[in-house]
Amino acid sequence: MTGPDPQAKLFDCPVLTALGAISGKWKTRILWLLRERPYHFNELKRTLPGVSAKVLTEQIQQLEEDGVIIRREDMRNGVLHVDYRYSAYGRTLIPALDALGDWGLIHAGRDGRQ
Amino acid sequence: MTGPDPQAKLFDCPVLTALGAISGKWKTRILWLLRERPYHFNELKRTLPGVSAKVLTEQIQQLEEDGVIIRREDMRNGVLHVDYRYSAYGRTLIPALDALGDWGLIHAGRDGRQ
DNA sequence: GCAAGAGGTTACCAAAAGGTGACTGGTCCA
DNA sequence: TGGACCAGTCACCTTTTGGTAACCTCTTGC
Repeated sequence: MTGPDPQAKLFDCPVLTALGAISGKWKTRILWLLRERPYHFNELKRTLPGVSAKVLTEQIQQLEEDGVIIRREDMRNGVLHVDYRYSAYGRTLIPALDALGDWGLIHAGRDGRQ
Repeated sequence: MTGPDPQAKLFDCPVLTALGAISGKWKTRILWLLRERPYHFNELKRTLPGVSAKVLTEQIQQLEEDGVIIRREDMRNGVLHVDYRYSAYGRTLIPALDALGDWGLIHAGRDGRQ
């Protein structure tokens, strides 16, 4: 994506495609937490106060459908344990999240107009 | 934004701050068009088929409030002409949009899982 | 044998985002 | 003098997103 090419990228706007995968009240926070390590479902729920099981399930499933994160089950002594982690593909999203985050930090700290 | 620091960036998630400024059905397309040159209101409306005057007005005003674009009026022989263009501050958003767009292109073309 | 924690699902409701169609006030052109 | 273009506004409606509370199955620990 170097030079503008309005006709092609106007309706199938690639930025909008990417936004579709990451927009949602909790998705960026989930992706932020998963940078460090995998999380279990209830662990995410506890770590993100205010999120309901319903919405958390939805956002996780959407991230999974987009291939960004992976759901992994393991049966440790009979108990089902699920964890979520980045896929290799999902990690390719991190530079874009960093770029957004850098700008977001500046934007949050701006008061007057520039 | 280099190493994760979950506690600080979880609730004031900078990525979410940035998303707040660019999410909207038409904002990324407006920002795409404005890369090339300033646009008039009705020119944007014509170039983005499907957008209504109401929603276009809203999205433009939000971009303006966030300081990303600038509204400029000029009275050419009595007729009001308005155009919208990036602010210098708004142009600092372009690298992040490029990063998102690059990923979005890959994401749009992916079929199976990776 | 019953609560507590794991990992959810379901029905229902509220708020936000986006769309429709009518209308405004100004100017230019035929 | 009336239609078209400029740049919007307004009331109303639909769709999408997020939230609440109840419920479910399974297993461990008391």
